[in-house]
Amino acid sequence: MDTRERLIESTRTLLWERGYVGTSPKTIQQLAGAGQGSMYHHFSGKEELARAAIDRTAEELRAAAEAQLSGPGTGRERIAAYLRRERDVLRGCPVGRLTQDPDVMAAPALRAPVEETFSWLRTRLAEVVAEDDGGLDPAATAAAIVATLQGGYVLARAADRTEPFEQAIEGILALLKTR
Amino acid sequence: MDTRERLIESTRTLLWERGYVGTSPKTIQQLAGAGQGSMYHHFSGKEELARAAIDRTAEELRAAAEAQLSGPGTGRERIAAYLRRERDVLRGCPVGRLTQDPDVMAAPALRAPVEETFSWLRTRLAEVVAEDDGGLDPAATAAAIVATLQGGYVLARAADRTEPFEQAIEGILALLKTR
DNA sequence: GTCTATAACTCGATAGAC
DNA sequence: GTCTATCGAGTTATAGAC
Repeated sequence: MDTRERLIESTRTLLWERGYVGTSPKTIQQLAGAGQGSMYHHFSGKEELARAAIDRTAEELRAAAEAQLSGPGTGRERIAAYLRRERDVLRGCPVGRLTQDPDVMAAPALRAPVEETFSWLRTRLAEVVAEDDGGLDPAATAAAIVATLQGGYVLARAADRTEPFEQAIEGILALLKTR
Repeated sequence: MDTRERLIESTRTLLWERGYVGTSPKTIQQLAGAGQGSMYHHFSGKEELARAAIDRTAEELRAAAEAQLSGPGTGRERIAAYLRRERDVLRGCPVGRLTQDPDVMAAPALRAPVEETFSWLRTRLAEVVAEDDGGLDPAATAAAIVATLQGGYVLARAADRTEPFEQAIEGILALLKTR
């Protein structure tokens, strides 16, 4: 892995753990094993590097979701597979956590990939919900599903246990059942 | 409002907007119209001040929830009243956002009120869910309800619109209906 | 491409005058 | 109780040597 790559990967890790406000160029350089000059050679600054990191994380999230949602089974089964997929629950969602970061939301370049990720996810889930007609509003149901996932991370982090996350997922799946 | 009070209120505002990591004593002092010495006279430092602010915010959240949950109507009606209550959606949840703050979660004194708030909320909602027997697991359903709320804020902030929040709320309420 | 040096500033806190 | 001065460390970036 070359220096540029190590800088992006280190930034991804730190953005996930500490957010944009809590991550300094110095920490990124230390984790990447790169010097100050090296970072500023490859990127114009913290923001451009964060953009590269967020873009990659958003792309991965989308690919992971699509893998479950385009798999085999009925719409409901694929949603269950998506929700029950193995996740790093206590670390939270690497994209969702950025919505709480004021400096990310204030910078159009950083905000855009976050906005697009959730917009895509809600739309994609609504399509899957619409496949099985249960008399549900696809957009509202899709929003509730994504929200349960994002909120589940909040509950798990608050409790420092994965149990509330799992309860939330099983709770919404029970509600979706037989509909 | 005396200086001590203004410091706490300013801290509450800033913790909500920018989180703990993103809030400096200097900013707090400026918003409160207080000097450096004043802050350090009333509080030992940033952490103690944050604890006072978080305690108050947590107490308010709990009182606001209890007002809806102990109101009139069936369990389901009170849950709907709670979820549909007017909220500052784009600002997000002042307690939930703290779960994303690494320095809050690392400090036991700051973490405790956050943990207790969500623990209480899940328990209280489970009691209300259990009132109307619909064959649902109260703990799982309660977790799903709180998660939808918390995740709804994430979706609204990502979109910079309140609509996805409202869709998530109506989505879960539709799923809860007739159960 | 990567390094070190330095700049100008902010961070969280302490000291001591008033 | 509140003020200003100061501290040592960290922040984000630029400059220029190698």
